[in-house]
Amino acid sequence: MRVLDNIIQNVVKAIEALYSQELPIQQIQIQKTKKEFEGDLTLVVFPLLKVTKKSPEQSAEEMGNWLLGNSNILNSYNVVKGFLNLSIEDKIWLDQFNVWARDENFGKSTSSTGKTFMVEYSSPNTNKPLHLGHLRNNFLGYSVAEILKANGHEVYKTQIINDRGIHICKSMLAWQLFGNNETPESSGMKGDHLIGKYYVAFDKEYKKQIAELVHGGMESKDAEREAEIFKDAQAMLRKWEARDPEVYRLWETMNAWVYSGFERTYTEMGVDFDKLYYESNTYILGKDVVEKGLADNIFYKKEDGSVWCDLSDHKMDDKLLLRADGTSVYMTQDLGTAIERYKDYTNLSGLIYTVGNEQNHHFKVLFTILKKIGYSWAEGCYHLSYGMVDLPTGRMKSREGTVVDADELMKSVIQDAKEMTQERGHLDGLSDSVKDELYKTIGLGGLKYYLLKVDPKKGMQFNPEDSVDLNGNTGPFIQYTYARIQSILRKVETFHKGSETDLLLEPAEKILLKDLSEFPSVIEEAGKSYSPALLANYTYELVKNYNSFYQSLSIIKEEDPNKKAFRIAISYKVGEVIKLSMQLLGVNVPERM
RNA sequence: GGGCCAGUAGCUCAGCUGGAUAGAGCACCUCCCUUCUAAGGAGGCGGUCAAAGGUUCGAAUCCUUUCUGGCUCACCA
Repeated sequence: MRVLDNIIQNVVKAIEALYSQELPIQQIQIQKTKKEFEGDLTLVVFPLLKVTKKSPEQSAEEMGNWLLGNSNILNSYNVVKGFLNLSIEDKIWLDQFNVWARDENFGKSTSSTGKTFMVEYSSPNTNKPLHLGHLRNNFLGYSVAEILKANGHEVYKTQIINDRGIHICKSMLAWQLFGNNETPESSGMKGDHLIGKYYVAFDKEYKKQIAELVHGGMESKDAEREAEIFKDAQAMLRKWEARDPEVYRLWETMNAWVYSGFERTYTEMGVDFDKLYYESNTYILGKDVVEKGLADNIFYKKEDGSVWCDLSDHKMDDKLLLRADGTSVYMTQDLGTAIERYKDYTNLSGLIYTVGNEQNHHFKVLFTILKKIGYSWAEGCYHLSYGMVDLPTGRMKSREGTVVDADELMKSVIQDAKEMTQERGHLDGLSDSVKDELYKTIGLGGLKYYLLKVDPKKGMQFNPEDSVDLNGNTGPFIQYTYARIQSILRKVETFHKGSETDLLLEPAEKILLKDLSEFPSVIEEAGKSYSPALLANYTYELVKNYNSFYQSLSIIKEEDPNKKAFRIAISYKVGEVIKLSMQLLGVNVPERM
């Protein structure tokens, strides 16, 4: 962005020289020149009229004239209404390009910020397999972590595994009742899917028992509490909390099945974690904090003995922190867990929770209470809230069996990629294992890109049948362009990464240089706003422009050796930027496809 | 009922702190492979930016109201 800085400084000087006024740089508005107009950067002069006291056209004309005479990077200018369009010398662009070309880490932050972030994502329950919503969560969390690293931060990826509670006992109990000692080995099922099967089995039996009770004349609410199997599950939870050896052993065994299943899913997804927290270890945390808060009069106790936090000064309802019987709730645990994490990592600048937007309120309350207690680091806590993934038929509902399973979805996109690639790919001479890797790259790349290109905050629609889309704003489109570039580079064998600087640039070349110039600030912005979508959309724009360049100009067939060298060099650099950018999204790029 | 978020082309989405004639992709219709990978490119069709007011040189963007949808306000996690 050195070109931009140069212009801004010169605009300040111009105003000083022409109107004897000093203007803060925030008041200077410079944007990319729209395609319909000639120029590279545009100064919007409307905000300057107060200073110039002249018409927009006249002001722009005066500014342009001064800048052209006093800046050594300008080539020409033109004025359209209140817009001053500035053209930068080709040589300046090429000088810039040579700087980027030499920089292996172009786009990333050059130095460490010294800051450390913890990013939490995934955090599944251990009673059923991962689904489409988890995919968005995992891809998002992983990508944000990578983007923060690219911004020079140190990052720890973590998750809290919800491995205890009544819902876990439900699948355990159903397995005891109906399982006949079925195991992942004996059934050939992935552990998490096996457990999920018994969770469903519990629900089925539970409903049956409720129906029977209601049929016998009971109110349905009472029936839900009185059903035998439900009471058994509660009893099992009490045993678990008392560390009953038999229940505990069963719990360990079944969780181990789930973890080995999750492990395979995570590997397939391409995500990983640096540190795991288990709810079975953390659910007791937080009580002492609440007790201390009570002693410090930050919280209060009701007559029944329950402990609450008054949030009326934040216009929220009071929040329960300890039940009358002294047991804790979700909020209590989360308070404890957050504090634990800051104990484990004393230098955290931020703790980012990748959790769906249905928990917006929960996190608002959590952060507020942490601040109330007096933890100043709570300022660095951030809820990376993302919208639900809906099907064309509406929300996924497990009761209606419309949940899209993560493993199955990944399998099916890879299969789709295989069929498409066999139809039109360039796979001569590749071994089967390389081909299989390629199908995975394309299928999963398409899926990840699809889920990440949408602004995280927004809800999105997902049509499993559309996911195989390969044209337009998709992962495979970007991958294809990368593969194309690699094909060119293979043909030329050796090349220089830089370029001569006395070339006359074609419009298509200049557009690419402008795109490249924005890459560092896109990474920065994506980091600040925790938005992989910004990177995805940037890369799409870059790739579109590259394809246009590719189509309209010869590269290795260009006769002028300097032009040829530049076009190869810029192709290489565009390829590098695509690769890095996709890496930050967790998407791989293939050498050929 | 209170709070938060959203509503942009037939569909899926961009549009950053207000700036030029609101952009892509899909779908539909034309063209372009004896030329570096056609999973590509060039073009066409398609809009009252939910509605109404307001703020100003200028509003999809900011403010107010209304309508519609989602989430939430659990002694579930």
